[in-house]
This record gives sequence, C-alpha cells and structure tokens, in this order.
Amino acid sequence: MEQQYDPNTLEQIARDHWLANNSFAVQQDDSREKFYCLAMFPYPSGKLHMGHVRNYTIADVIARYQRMQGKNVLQPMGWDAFGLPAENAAIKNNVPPAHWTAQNIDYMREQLRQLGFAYDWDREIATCDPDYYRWEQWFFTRLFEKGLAYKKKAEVNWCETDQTVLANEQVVDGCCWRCDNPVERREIDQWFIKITDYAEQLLTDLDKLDQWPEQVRTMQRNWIGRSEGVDLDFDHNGEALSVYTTRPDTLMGATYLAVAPQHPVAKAAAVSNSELAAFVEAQSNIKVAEAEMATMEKLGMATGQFATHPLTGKQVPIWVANFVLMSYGSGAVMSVPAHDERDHAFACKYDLPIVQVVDKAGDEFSYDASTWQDWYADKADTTTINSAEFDGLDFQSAFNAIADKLEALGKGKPTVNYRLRDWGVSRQRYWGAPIPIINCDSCGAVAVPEKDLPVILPTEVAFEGVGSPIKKMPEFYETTCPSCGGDAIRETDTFDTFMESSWYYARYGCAKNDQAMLDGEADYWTPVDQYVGGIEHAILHLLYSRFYHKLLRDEGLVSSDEPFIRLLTQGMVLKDGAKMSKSKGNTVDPQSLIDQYGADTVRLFSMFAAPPEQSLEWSDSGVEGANRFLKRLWKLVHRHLAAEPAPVLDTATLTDQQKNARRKTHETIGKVNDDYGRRQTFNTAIAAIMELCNELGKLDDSAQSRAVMDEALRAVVLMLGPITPHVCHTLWPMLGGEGDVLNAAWPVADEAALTRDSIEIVVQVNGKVRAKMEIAADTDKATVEADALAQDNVQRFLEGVTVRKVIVVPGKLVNIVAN
RNA sequence: GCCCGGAUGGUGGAAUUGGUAGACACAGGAGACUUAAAAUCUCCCGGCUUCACAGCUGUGCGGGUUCAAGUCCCGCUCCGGGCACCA
Repeated sequence: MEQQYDPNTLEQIARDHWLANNSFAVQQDDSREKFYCLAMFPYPSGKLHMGHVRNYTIADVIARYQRMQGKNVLQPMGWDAFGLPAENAAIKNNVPPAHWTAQNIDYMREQLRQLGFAYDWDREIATCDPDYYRWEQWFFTRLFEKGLAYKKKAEVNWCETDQTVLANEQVVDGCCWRCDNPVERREIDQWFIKITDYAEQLLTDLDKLDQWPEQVRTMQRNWIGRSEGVDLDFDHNGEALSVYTTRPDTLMGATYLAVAPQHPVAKAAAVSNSELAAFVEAQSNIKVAEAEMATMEKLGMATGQFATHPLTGKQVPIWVANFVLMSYGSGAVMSVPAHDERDHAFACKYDLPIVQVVDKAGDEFSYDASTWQDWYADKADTTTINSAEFDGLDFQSAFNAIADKLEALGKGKPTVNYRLRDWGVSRQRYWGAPIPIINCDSCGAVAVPEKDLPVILPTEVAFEGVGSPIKKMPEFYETTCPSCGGDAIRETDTFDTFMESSWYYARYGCAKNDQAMLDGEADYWTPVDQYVGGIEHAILHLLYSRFYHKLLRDEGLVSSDEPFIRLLTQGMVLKDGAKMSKSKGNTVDPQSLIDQYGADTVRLFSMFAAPPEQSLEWSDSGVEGANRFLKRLWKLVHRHLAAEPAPVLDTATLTDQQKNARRKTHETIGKVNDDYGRRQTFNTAIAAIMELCNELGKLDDSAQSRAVMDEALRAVVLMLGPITPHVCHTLWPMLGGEGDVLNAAWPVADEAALTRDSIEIVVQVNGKVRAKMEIAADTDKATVEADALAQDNVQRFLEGVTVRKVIVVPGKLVNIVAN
C-alpha cells in the first residue's frame, strides 16, 4: 500500500475497473427486489455546475447504498436536450442548435464519468434524438384521437418589431430583451392537453405520495386549487352572462360584475365606445405571467352595459377589470365589495355601491363599509343579513339555500372548479419536437399517421435573425393531407420541452426499443423508487409528469398510478449567500476541483456541507477539509496494515477502551444506516463516521485493539463506499474484503456491542442544568431521583426553597421543580 | 400580489418524538516537530463575569403555552423557491 493518498491514480484505476466490468449495466431480474433511482436529467448547457454535482452525487449515494442492500438498482442518465438556450447560442455563435447541443453533451458526459457516477450508460437518451421524440409524437396523436388534445386561441408575448413570440424570461420590464421595444399580448392558435380532465385524480392521488415532502404536496394541492362553488347566470340583453363564485351566500351583496378585457361583452361594448376600446387595448401590454397580473395596478372601466341580478332582478353595472383572467372560469366574476378584499378596493376606487350581507356577532366585528377588515370575508360563525328570504343563515345554509333557489330557477348549479388550467404545449420555436399535425383546408387538423412518424426536425439550419427557421422552410412545411391527399401545411410549432421531460423516466426502462414507446421492461422498472431534483421543479415538471404517467397508464403502457414513489428535493448551491450565476461572477467550476482534489473529495464535501434539502453554501476551505479527512483515513488504514495482522476478535477479553471503541463502531453503523435510508441526511452520516475515525485514532496498538480496529475500518470503508466510491474501492481489498465494495453487503450493527453499563444523567433545577451524574444503566427511578437531589450543586440551588415536583425522564434527565 | 420554505457561534452546520444548544467541520489562536516553511500532530475556541469552582446570558424580532421551547401556538421582519413560454 502506498503511504500517501493519491486520488488521481486510484480514481482512474477504479473507473477503468467499473468500465471494464460494465459494473452498472442492469437487466430485469425478477429474483431480486428492483430499485429505480433517478436524478432529474440536465439541460446540456455546456458544462456541469455545482448544482448538478450535488444533485447527481445525492442520487448516486442513494443508488449505491440500495445496491449494497442487495437490490437490483437501475440508475440511468440522459439529456433534456431541447430548449431555448441552444437557439440563443445558435444566434450568437452561428452554430446550429443540434451541433452545439451534441458538443455540450459529449463534454458533460465525460465530466459525469469523472465523478464516478454509477450510471447504466447503455440506456442513455437525448430528447432531441428522433428515436426518442417519435414516441412523444406518436403518443400525442393518440391523445388527439381520444380528444385529449385540442386547439384553441391563447395569448403569447409578442414583439412586433422582431415579429416573434417571446418567452416570459425574454420580456424584461415589459420590453423585448433583444430590441427593447414594448411587448404586447397576442392571441394565436395553440395546442392544449386536457390536464383538467385529470385534476381530481391528480389531487386525490397526492394522498398516496406519503414519501414526498409535505411542502411539495401542499404546493401541488394549492396549484390544482379545487373549489366548490356555483355557476350562475346574470341576464345581459337576453343572453346568459355566466359567472363562477365560491360565495353564493353573498349573492345578494353583488353590486356589479367584472369581466376580463378579452371577454365578449367587453369586446362588443368597445366597438361603439372608443374610450373603452382604448382601455381594453391598453390592458394588452402586460406580460403573460401571473406575477405581473397580480402586482400591476388594478384598473377598471364601466362598459355602460348592465346585467340583471338572477334573484333580485335589479340592474347591476358591468365593468371591465384588468385583473379578471379570461382563462379562469368564464372570464367574468360577480363582485361583492362588502365581503371580498379585492372587490372592496375596486368599489372604493370607482365609487361603486357596497352592501353588507354577512354579519358576525361580537363587539369586535363592527361593520364599516369605508374600511376593509379581514373578518368581512369570514365564513365561520356568520349570519346573512340584507338578503331577504335568505336572512339569518350561516355560511353553509345560505350557500345551499341560494344554490337550490338558482337551480330551481334554472339560473345556476353547484360546480366544482379548479385553478389548474389546461396544458398549453405549442411553442413557436425551432429547437423542439415538431407537433405531428397537418393542417388541411378541407379536413382541418389531421394527425400525422404512425407510418409517417417521426416528423424529423431539420438540423442543418442557419439562424438568420430571429424566428424559427422551419417556419421559413417550404420543404419542411409543404405537404399533402393524409386524409384527402390535397395540398396541406405541416404544423411548424414545436412541443413545450416539458413534453419530453414528462416521460423520460419511463423510457429509460426500454431506451433501445424501436418497436414501442414503452414495453414490459419499462413497466418492470417504473415507478421510480427514488427521484432526486431541485425544489424549483416542485410544481410544473412534477405535476406534468404525474399527469403524463396517468395518460400512459390509460393507454396501457404502464400499470402504476404515480411515477415517483419517493421524492427528495435538493436545495440550491450558493456562494457568498447568493445563487451562483455568471452575471454575479460567483461561480465555482467543479472541473478545477476535480482536477485538484479528485472526485471523492468533491463528492464528500457536497454531501457533508449541508443536508440535501437545504441550500448549500460553497466553501473552498471546506473542500480542503474534506480532502484532509480522506488523507487521515488513508493514513489510519496504512498504519493498521503496516502493523502485525490483527488476531481474531475476542469480545470477552476487551478492555473498557476497546469495548468503548467497538460500541462506537456499532452505534455508528446504526446511525449511519438510519441517516442513509430513512432520514437521507448524509451530512450527519459523514459527521458520525468522522467522529468514529477520531475515536479509532486514539486506540493503542495491542493485539485486541488491532482486532477492534480491523472490524471498525471495514465498517468505515463500507459506509463511505456510496459517498467516496473510488478510495473505498481501493481500500476494501486491502482490508481483506472480497469482491468489489460496491457489491459488498451493507454492515449491520451488533446489538451485543451496544450495551452500556453506565449512563450520564443531567440534573436540572427549574429547567437549568446544575449537575451531571454517571449512574448504572439499570438504576431504578427512585434511586435516580434521590441521587439527583443529593448532588452538591443541586443542593446549593435548593437552599431556602421547597421542592414541588421532580420529573424524571428515564435515561436522560431529572428536572427538580422548586420555589 | 398569491402559494411554499428558511433564519442557530467568526463560517457551514448538529440537536431525529418538547428534555444537556453548538456534534462534525471550516476559519482563528497557542504549542510540538523543522535550520525554515509547508504538511502533520496536540490543546483552546458563542458572549459577559470569575484565579478557580462556577454563575449570568444566548437559537432573526415581539408575545404565549409548558416542569422544560431552537423545536409547539399567535403576530412580525428579512432572505430564498414557484407563479403555467427558463429548465
């Protein structure tokens, strides 16, 4: 054994060994329990950043740990290869997105290899590969046939100067990021998938995801936003003007209606009202993003139109309000300024009437229409007033009574509504999977037949200015209708990249199958047992994937209901308290660290610096510390092997020091196992192993001490195996381990080594620690109490006061309450 | 604006079910080894008081519950994630 720890040499040898033995390739094996461990695949942006290193190290540690538990572990890797940055790079560097992407993939694949991740590279996929996206296209045509995909008008950010659609991130302060001209909203035809048909399932199945962080489930629940309310009709010139409300109990307090600027009533009124037309027009210059809508100034204008209240028959004015969303509900709301904060602010601003219809008993609940108070919106312990026949009811009774009345009149019905909107999958961009639809003047939208799939995206393209090259390529879009054979135009929009990332996890199960999207092996591997990725994906990616999995299930392609059994959401990597970014100039390149210290040190630090779910503050000196620990470990093993071989362990003859070291070893095994498996707090597992190593360093060199050391070092190497696989691969055979450490059995704590003769008890007086005492582990409660009271320092604090109560927490502490 | 998190020494963090706040590291200080430096090893290390024993104080801020609160409850502040076309 070399005296010095030399990561560069040993890491290369370990990786060569894994490569030569194809150590991480796996097949279906029904004789063993399967474990599918997956980290969110990267966008091939150029090179790995620290966030990737952290993400993939966490997943690799879990995969290797599960493998040592004897499971058949699949851990694949691939590339989320379509997306906007490739187009930006194409414009900037004049290189086609396909080339840029391929280069990045090659570079990043090599970096992942250097980090020693246990991937089955035979299953690698890149979403820009036609062999991948052909199945996505095929599946879309299936959804189209089932009526789950449809076309409708939807708004986009439009730059008139560049004649192009902009992504939200390309709109800066309401202007185009390239030409700096104001952006406007524009309605265009787009494809949607009916995720709302699955809203209820997506909501109720969250209850099954008991191994997901509660916060993610809460976010998804809120995002889906199920509400129970009533759809009701006001009458507008003989036509029904439908609104949805969750507060039908306040219907008698509805004093006006508010409609979205795009609402037909608003548009119609604007025709003969130039002021209104100008207002509606002016409201179309805001970015298509909810945050923008919520923070902009709430503005409105009267349409001059009136609607008839369904119960009172009174005329109420119809206003256009810029905060009413056309895409939510019917694009119109009834306004009850007395009991809704936003309506109240709006009514005060525009001097609209406010009628209180809900009251609450108690002096603290006095009503003043000029000032908003939170209780106005309460639903608990309230009574209806000013509501004619509906007076004197609580929330639920009023809700039911008014809903029943509306239903009887044929003017409304109870409805369940969702905040969730259908998934818009059209993108007016080049670098994405072409939508497999042909538009024919006589037949309409026709799906590309299976035999003609995939619709291949041309890759040898030049970016001349902005706009998608395929929209200027007749050889791409000129085609014939599969239905009537006449001239037709191919769809030139491409899919949202969430379409690719919503099912890739399943495709890894049968990455090479060119006959089917998914097969039996894919069904064997799915669902993913452990999914690891950034918290920023808590809603969109994870919700779309859950939806897609149910679509795949309903197509008979998988047999499970949910794609990811256990989810670990990792925090971000920070430097100087801020997210690493090129613009801040605070990036750390993992490559130089790997070159300097080796992959094991980088992996060790990533896992040690913080628990996975928290953000991680980068520290160069911390990396050095991780490296120092590995050097110490190497030295500990070297010293052990340089001495006489250890005799057989004889637990009966151990000294107290040896017994303590051995107990520490087995306590550590127990703790580390819990930290890896249940808690997934790898930082505390590493700390415990460090503590053990510090203890072992103090052992003398007697024969039985060497036996204790031998057992302990083997346990340490096994426990560190998942985190620092290269050095453990090297040390394992030196310590007499058989085979590769990556296949070795995970250590199990010896219960017999854990017993203690004496324990330390803390003694408090009035909750403050006054003494600590060492007592026999089997001391009875009365004796513990007596011993505690007898402590000198305890007596000092009991002088002149009376003991009222003594609380004994067995094995932990005694608290003496006195005054 | 709305939804979801977070805040503990000089720094990263630990304290798992309400029971010893600061494990394990980093930085710093002192010492050993060395001609010297690096490396390595040993010791100290929240603040205040104290020769010492020990005491007081302390987990973003203000209240509360409890024998006992970093942990639970109420009200704030600041920081971060998401908000449907960044991925």
